[in-house]
Amino acid sequence: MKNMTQEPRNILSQHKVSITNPRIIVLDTLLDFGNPITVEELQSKLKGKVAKSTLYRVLNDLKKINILNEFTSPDNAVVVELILEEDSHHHHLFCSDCGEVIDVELSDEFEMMLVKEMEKVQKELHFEIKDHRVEMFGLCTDECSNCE
Amino acid sequence: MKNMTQEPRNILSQHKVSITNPRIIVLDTLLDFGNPITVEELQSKLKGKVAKSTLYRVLNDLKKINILNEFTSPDNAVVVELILEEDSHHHHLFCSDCGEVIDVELSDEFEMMLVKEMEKVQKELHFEIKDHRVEMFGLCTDECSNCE
DNA sequence: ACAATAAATGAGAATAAGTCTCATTTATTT
DNA sequence: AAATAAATGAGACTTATTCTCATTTATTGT
Ligand SMILES: [Mn+2]
Ligand SMILES: [Mn+2]
Ligand SMILES: [Zn+2]
Ligand SMILES: [Zn+2]
Repeated sequence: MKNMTQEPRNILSQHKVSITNPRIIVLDTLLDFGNPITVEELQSKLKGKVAKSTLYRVLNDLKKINILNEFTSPDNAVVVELILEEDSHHHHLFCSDCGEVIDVELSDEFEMMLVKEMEKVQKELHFEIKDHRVEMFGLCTDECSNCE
Repeated sequence: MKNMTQEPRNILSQHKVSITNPRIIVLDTLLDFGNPITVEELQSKLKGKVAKSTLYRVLNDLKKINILNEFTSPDNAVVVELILEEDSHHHHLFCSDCGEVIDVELSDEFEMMLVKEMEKVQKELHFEIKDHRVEMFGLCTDECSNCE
């Protein structure tokens, strides 16, 4: 049985934001793509359907309700991805050649060790750490549909 | 005895790029600041000394010879830092409040474990990983000179 | 040290990602 | 269905970065 929460209308109503066409279209596009995507690429997919200003507004709306993650690729492209309830904590791998961004889940042992490292840092630097991110850079080889 | 390689002129000649005033001034400013710095802040420090276009060109030059690291802070500010020979591999901590970026060295055990994780990922995803980055986000407390 | 040659610079124009404005449309509430 | 509040589209605006090109500065060979 398919998860109801994956429908744009449900996502929006769950977060108490009004259900509008541009929001549905943007969510649909992100869900359909299924991977982290460049704002540029997203814009081209939405060409003629959602105004540029609206796209940026919708992305901000999604960030505000914490269902959109935004980060910057090594070549300074802004990348966004939906944060779905079923998603687990993960990190990213960037191909320096084709620009693809790939989700990576690291082992629990690793994550636990990272938490311990962060606790050490918190104490040493008197810093309250709220979040972390691990990014890996390299080149995709035979599995890459873009840059084989 | 102070390390000769830390002098702008030496850094430049070691990397076989011509020794010019703007390059010396930019390197001096980065060395003097000693921490990761926002391009914006760097620009204000160089106001009247180095033209905006030249600053960007020099930063690109330094990136090309691999002595400048560039990354993006959570509020999308571009941050740069010199990579000096004496620097060891390290990561960064970002204060969401004042924007400060702090160098963090994580334990060797952690780094070794991360390498192992990367090896696993390489095999699973047929990806050749060249580099990695760990970023931590949070709030500085009593030690922060900017946002106490 | 000096001319010739190549490389780098400054000033400002051009580009483009992201924001803002405001008249109109759409959603929500009553 | 009317009233109210919120969101949208189109394009103007802002601003970080890149580009152009005439001038200056560095390097090389003599
Ligand atoms: Mn992801
Ligand atoms: Mn650093
Ligand atoms: Zn690739
Ligand atoms: Zn701070």
